[in-house]
Amino acid sequence: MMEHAQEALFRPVRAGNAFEETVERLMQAIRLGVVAPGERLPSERDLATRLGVSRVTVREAIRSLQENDYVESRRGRYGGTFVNEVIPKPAPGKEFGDIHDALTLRKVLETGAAEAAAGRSLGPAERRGLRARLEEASTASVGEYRRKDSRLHLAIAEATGSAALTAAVADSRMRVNELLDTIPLLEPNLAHSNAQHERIITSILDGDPASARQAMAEHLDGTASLLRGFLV
Amino acid sequence: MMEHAQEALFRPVRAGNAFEETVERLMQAIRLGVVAPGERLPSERDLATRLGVSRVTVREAIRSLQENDYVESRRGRYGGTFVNEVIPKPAPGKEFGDIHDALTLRKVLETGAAEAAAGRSLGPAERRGLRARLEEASTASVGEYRRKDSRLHLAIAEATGSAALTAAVADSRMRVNELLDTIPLLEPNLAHSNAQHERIITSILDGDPASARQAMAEHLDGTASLLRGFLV
DNA sequence: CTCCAAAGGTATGTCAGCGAGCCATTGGCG
DNA sequence: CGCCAATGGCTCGCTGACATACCTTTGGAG
Repeated sequence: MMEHAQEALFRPVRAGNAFEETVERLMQAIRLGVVAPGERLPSERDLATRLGVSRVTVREAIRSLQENDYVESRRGRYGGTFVNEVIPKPAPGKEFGDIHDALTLRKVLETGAAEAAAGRSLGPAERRGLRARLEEASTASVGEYRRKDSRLHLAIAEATGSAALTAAVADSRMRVNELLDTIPLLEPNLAHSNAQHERIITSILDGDPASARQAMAEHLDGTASLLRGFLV
Repeated sequence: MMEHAQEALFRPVRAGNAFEETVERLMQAIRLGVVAPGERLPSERDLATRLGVSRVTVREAIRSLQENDYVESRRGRYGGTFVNEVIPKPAPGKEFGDIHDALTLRKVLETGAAEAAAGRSLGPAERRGLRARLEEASTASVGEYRRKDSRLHLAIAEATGSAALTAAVADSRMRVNELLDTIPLLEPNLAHSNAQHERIITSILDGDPASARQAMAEHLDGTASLLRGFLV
């Protein structure tokens, strides 16, 4: 009993070395669609400052992304590092240590975010942003769906106004996406998913927290049972 | 809009250097009551392994705790590093950058945890553990209340069976406790708090998720408005 | 057409943190 | 009574990461 709490508190202070964590972050930005294909990453110097890491480390991380064709770099003014169109799947050799863990945290965070977002008075810019992400997700092709979907869910987290919550959702989503990437994405699921998104966003924009939570819960339960089914 | 998501993703990869983060973790274990006064911390070698940090770094962290009278070390077999009774308050020079942020995340995590815990079928050991923590909190003196309170809330998180959620709750609590430490702890609040704890635990043990969430939400709203009141 | 700002590319000296090993102390076990 | 296992205490060389500085490329502004 006591021991479990100690496990949580005495977990490793570092998830990996600076290089690995930097790669992880850049991957997140790309996989979650925060920087879309064709768009430019912040400059190396900028990234180094923001990530609290030396430029050398940022460059090593970017190099590793280049070698896997995630990005391309161009020199000169108005150059930079650009996200490629085709995103190769990483090797699937994943260990599904604790699906329950990942799904539990996701449900808590995202239903909570939906409720909190609905309970806030959103500005016009935020409302427009949410509708835009919804539209993007609903018109996305199968290939770009996961990315657009993540952008929408991230936008909901952002709408809570809590940076820490947004960061937590991003991490959680990354973890669950790694699992989702190993199972097929089917058209019917996609249509169903879009309908649910519609309900969630409507509830949030209407300022109905209970309904937003409920809609998000149903949405997440869908993919959760899909996952559990495929990964028995 | 897009920029806010980038802020979350391109946040610093390291919260501080290894030494600082190690101190932070050990402080958490003590302040949250995971290792109670008089009890022994894991051995330096053990901590180094678990925290993923060199023994040298662990020792530096422990030394810094010794200098502030948080712990004492004894050599020899059956020696170790022991938590002191009196816990000096740290200097209060805190910057309340974003109370909203901390409180939003806490509410999401802890109401979610209460609901998830109530939705699970708990083993006898877990049920006993929850009752024990409840009892400890309800009989705690003012001096030890915050610690016992945190232990109870952590136990609820543990009861979800999600390590990631437990870790997230621990971090969030630490953040909020830093704020709470700057305002007085009054007897009436304490009694009220105990009554709410009772409701929360009862709901969880009865397997009533909606009620557990509701009770936890009310409980948290209490301290939240208290905080907002004091820190206007 | 020239200049230059802003981006990626490169090199170097410094230091925190690590690994590994050894020492010193202590109290129970044989 | 002596041994010895487990703990804290200490040292030293190695490596990853950093800060800083400079070089190269590029395309728009003047």
